[in-house]
Amino acid sequence: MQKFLSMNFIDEVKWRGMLHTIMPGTEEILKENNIAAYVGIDPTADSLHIGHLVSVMLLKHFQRAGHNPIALIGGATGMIGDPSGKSQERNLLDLKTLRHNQESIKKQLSKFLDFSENCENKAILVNNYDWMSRFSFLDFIRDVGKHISVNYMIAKDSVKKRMNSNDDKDAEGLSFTEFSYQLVQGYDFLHLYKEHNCKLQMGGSDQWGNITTGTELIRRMLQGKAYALTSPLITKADGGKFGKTEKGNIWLDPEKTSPYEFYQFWINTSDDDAEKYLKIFTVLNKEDIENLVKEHSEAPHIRILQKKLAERLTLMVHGKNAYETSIAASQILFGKGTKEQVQQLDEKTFNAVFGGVPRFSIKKQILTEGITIFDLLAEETQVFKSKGEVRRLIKDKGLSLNMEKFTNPDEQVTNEHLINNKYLVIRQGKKKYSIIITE
RNA sequence: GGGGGGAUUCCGGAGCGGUCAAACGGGGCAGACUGUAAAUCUGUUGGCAUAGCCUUCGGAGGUUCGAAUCCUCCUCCCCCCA
Repeated sequence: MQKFLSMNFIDEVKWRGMLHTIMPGTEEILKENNIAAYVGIDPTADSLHIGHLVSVMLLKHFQRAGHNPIALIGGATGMIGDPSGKSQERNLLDLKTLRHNQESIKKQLSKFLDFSENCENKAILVNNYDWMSRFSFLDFIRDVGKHISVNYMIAKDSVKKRMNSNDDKDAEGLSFTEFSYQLVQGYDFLHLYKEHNCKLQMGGSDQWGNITTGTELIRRMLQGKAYALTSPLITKADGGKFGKTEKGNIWLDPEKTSPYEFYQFWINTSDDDAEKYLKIFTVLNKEDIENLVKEHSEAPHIRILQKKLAERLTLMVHGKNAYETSIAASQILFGKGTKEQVQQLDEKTFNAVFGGVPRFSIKKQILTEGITIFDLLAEETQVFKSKGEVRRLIKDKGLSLNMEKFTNPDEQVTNEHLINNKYLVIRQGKKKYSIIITE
């Protein structure tokens, strides 16, 4: 891959706000040569979520700068569980799940990184299970454990926190397994240093302790010099957790998070965060982003930053079709969505637009006879928990049936209301939709 | 081992025999305003129903015409002194 970046990697991540801590000498060695660097990814699920994207983007910029990116699937470490930032011991993964997750994750990574053979500095994917599983316990504690003192290991913040559990009732102590985590991760670094001449490990700032265990191991065992670079943990301006909605994580897998929801997540970014995210999650250059920011400040209601952000991410992760469908869905759901517009949708588009919306089915017979809105939404279906809730919503003018406000509690719902003789579109407030399908 | 305090509706927290479905704050939901933002304002926030009824105040009993409120036992939390 040719160099895409006008500036070097460090300057690039600096202006993008992706640099938290960096080990002295890192900048120099990156300038001298193209080197290899890796980030670790826990294969705890068969999909990445957007919380992983910072690390992935680090690798992407790294590759664009002409260096060699390595993505490490933490098959072995995933079986242990990183104590950093966790107050509880983690569930362990079995081997079959692990391989499945690895495959799925690689597919997703290839949307960001160039793994192709003809790429000069192609990305590679490794799984630390492949070398750790062959390591016998005895060999490990003799050849690796020998070089690092417990004193060194317990000085790490992540370990310290868990050891002081007596003044924190939530903490549950630290098992030996978890305690060993940093050593295993440290050995990964050593392994990659030997096998792939990997001189740099990157990750979130919570990984600093684990990464430096690796550089320390390399120094002691191989008299080698390896480097570390971390990026700040992503925050939201309102203090909330990044990447989560009330429904949970935002996944890259369209089965887990529909492209529409994915698109909407980025569209809903606050002004305060949009510029920051644009820098971190897209490869737009400095000039482009500055122009966008300027445009945005002149006409903030257009929300050009959010639109660009959503566009770039959705295109990259889900492709053109999904992106366009997401826009179409957004226009119907938030724009001047009318009954007529919805009526015109063919079944396929309808399903795409309302793809992530909860569905309920009822017998058509019920509508033929007519039913009150209360029985329909709280009795025959569980769109709402209780009839009182429906009553309240109607009173507050917050309920729409087929894109039209439903204001008369006495009105019966019948076949007449069905769109395309098949379904009803229920909307609560502005954003929350449900679909009732007759059968 | 001794002494004391507490458990209330999603959370925090009032209520201390009837006027309690339970103050107030937070959160949630909706409306107005807007940019699918933020802030603000308004309404609403146990269930069923037009008045009214039913189920809720850690659990089980009891006193009373009437109990979240009083008594007994149980469970769980917290504090102080050893």
